[in-house]
Amino acid sequence: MATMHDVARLAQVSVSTVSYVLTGARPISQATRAKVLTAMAELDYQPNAMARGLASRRSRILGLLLPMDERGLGATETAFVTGAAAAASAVGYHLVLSPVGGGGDLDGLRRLASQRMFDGVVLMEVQLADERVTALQQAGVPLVLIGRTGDTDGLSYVDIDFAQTVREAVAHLVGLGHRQIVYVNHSAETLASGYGPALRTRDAFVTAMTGHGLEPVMIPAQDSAAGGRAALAAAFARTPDLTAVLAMNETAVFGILGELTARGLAVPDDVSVVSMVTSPQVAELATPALTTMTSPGSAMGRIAIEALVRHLDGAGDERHQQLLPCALEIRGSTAAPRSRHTDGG
Amino acid sequence: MATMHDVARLAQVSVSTVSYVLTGARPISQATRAKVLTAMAELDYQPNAMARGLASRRSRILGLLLPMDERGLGATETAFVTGAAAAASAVGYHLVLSPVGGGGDLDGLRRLASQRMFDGVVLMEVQLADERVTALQQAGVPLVLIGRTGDTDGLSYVDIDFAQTVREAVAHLVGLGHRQIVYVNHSAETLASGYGPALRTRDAFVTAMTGHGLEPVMIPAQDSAAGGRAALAAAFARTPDLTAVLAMNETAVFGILGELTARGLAVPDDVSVVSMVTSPQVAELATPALTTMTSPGSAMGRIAIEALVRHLDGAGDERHQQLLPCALEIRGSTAAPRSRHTDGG
DNA sequence: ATGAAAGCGCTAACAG
DNA sequence: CTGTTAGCGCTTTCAT
Repeated sequence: MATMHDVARLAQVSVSTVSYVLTGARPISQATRAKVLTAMAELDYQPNAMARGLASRRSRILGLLLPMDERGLGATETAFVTGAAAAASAVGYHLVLSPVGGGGDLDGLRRLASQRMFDGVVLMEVQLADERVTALQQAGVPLVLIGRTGDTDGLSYVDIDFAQTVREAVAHLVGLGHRQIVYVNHSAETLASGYGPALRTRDAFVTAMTGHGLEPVMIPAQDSAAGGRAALAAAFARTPDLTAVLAMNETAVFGILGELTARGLAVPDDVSVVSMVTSPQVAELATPALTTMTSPGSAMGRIAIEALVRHLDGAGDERHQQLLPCALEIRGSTAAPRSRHTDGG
Repeated sequence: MATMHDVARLAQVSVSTVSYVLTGARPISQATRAKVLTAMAELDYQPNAMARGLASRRSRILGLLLPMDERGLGATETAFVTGAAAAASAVGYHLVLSPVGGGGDLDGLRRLASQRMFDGVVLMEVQLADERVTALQQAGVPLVLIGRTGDTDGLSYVDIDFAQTVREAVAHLVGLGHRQIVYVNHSAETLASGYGPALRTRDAFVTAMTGHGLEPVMIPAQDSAAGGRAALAAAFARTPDLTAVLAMNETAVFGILGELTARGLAVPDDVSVVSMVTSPQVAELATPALTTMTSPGSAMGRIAIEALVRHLDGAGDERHQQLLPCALEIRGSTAAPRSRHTDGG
């Protein structure tokens, strides 16, 4: 493995000159640059990442901190991760996937942050009140959130615009003529834990429905097909004449569809279904394909990384706060309601 | 940020002593060890990862090289990734997610390998003839594959035992009384590109069916719901009296189910469906839930990382070659066939 | 059982 | 525009 010294010797220049043609941190004449480049090619030289990191105090490694529990990642989160990895790679950074225990080891996080392995960090699955954020801030690590805390003062983040997403979804259903719309959220425990998407969409749903003069009926659901089934049963118990379901639960929505079929109700003729923050791939798995508010996918991860890198390379003090909308994509699961009363259903 | 010097000074010992209590590479008396530990705690000392990496020539970073194309990762691959990340973290390594262009930039790979950023590398989505493998080997990077090449001589890998998986799936269907079983594989292009899982399951299917004295009918399908629909149509054109589908395509299988429903055929009463190498989460999305050959999930990634680390820490020359079975999990999509002829169907 | 010191390979002042 | 040199913070001989 050739070192910078070898290159310098072969090119008959000093090591610093070699370093400077590499970093471009000061002007080099065409002639010397050419000599150096030739020598590099000759020796098949690659700079040593660790040495560079130590000397420059920049590892060019970014951390992607994500809680990895039993369930693994959904399609939406996976898209964030792959988007981030691709973006990091594109700007010459490496991306370390760092599984951090959901709530537990803040100490581990602090330790991580102090090792100076990461130039900066993207934190996923942020809670409304998230100790990890303050821990990271105190450690002085440049930070961008995917999602956001309750108080975003001084923080950089990218998140989904849940308010607008819910508003559009409700508008779509109301526009079709639906009046009895039930909102199926994540579980009660998830809500209690302060999970932002669940709480923000809940509030947005109340606002949207009230704005249309309709009653906001909401049902929690476990993140499973069975949870979706149970939630739909509960929904019918509460609102027997419901004609539309708005699901904020990518997994439960399949149980909802199954239960609907089991009850002899057709989608979308008897009941319309909109799945929020859902990837097209998942939407296509259902029959009929789901009308969704499509999640921003890899763009989310990409934007987070780009903001972080801008923060690292740039002057420094700008904050990046951005909400991304989910786009309404109408597929086969929504239609105008038909009154089941007249059919005797 | 405290350095090792600070700790040494506070503990009134030399830097090397501090280093040795950290690495445990030579015996230290209880007394000095205690002094050092106290000083470390006092200063909240964390070793600098880059400095350590440079001096020891071990970065404690592993690379996970995976092609990231448009579609992103499926549930099965995502499980590999999360399993690998968790395992690496558990043994004190970091895991860098490195998107490498499917076939393209071998040079980029070589460059990566020469930067000495990775102590070792796990390569995913290996093709039967994969230039990346030889490139990495030439670069002298310790390597473990997830999947395997055609010639596995001298290579370490973890892969799915496709032969046994197919054998069991076919045995399950035949045991239920099925005789007309159609195998839906990946697309013809994927097969042509030398994608191991597709090729190995194809061969295994022929062997298994022939062994039962049955004719192996095989249909390719694009990786999409639409692809599954088209494949099923083709299957019925070729084998009108088919009673079971064996799907090696996690995405297409949902299109198969949709098309079956569209044709008025019930699952599993009219047609049984087995989905191969599929995660339970995905299986539960279907109605009825799919009988699957369940993919090893995170175990795959974990085993690959553990083998790699053993190779790095240990003496060195052992090769790790392991095939993991997929377990038959019977859910609602398989049952004994009923003759549709008698129903006029 | 401990210390001193020579690097690891590079960056970035400082000096022309 | 180029060279010299002092570190970056740690590991690891070589001494004792």
